[in-house]
Amino acid sequence: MKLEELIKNKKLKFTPARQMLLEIFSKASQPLAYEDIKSQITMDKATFYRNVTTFEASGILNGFESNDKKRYYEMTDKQHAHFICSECHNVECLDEELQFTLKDYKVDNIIVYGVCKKCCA
Amino acid sequence: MKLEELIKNKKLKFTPARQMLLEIFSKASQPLAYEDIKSQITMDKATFYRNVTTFEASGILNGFESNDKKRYYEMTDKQHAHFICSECHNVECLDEELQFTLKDYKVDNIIVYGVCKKCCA
DNA sequence: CTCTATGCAAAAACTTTGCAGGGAT
DNA sequence: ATCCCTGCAAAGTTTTTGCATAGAG
Repeated sequence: MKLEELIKNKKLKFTPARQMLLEIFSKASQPLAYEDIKSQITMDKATFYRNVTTFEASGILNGFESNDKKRYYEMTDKQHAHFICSECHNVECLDEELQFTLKDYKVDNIIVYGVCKKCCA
Repeated sequence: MKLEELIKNKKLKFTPARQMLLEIFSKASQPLAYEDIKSQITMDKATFYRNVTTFEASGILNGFESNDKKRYYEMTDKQHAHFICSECHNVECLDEELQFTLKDYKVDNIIVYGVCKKCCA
């Protein structure tokens, strides 16, 4: 199984909580915060936060702070440019529109803040 | 005086607290959070937050959440692309490196998260 | 007089930490 | 036996809100 290898390759234990988390993140089409998934998991918030922090340190997840005060995470191998609307807080992918490299820097995430098409109208 | 006009043009009262805030922000070369300036102002944090929120709504300041959990603000007429290091939390300007427009959207801020040159080394 | 700005204190929203129990190696 | 993971509860951090007072127009 792919997720199991992903975890074990980082020398982390493959536990039910971690499997559940990565299954959710690998299926997600958008970055997710604890609040987004708490209803579909049986897991303490401390376990959630400790595990996503561990995954982030291992390079499996990327995390960032949105302008709604929550921390969002996504799989590292997914897209990494997003538009976050200051009004509706929706997240949109910008990968096609924004390509960008920066030498000597490690780029994890690109976030564009503003007002989305819908809220502009 | 320029700041006074800036405030009054938005139909806001020109108060000592607001003058002090905009003087600091207009001199700043980087986005600032409450913690960055609390030692140099005589102003309650509630006043700080209420005023930056007012300024943001009036289009004078732009705010965004960094990955250190704090909210940073800068003058709207300053640069709007920054690199934030996940390790040292320093903010660098990227304006020359990153130019980007998006039609139908209002772009307030562009943040690139990652590890800066210094921390990469 | 009315309306907005301010300070203080309390609340709120999210995340992190301490600690004890449990399972795997 | 040890080490890491987990849940629960408590603490921590930053921002927001309620309320009374003060000041400008």
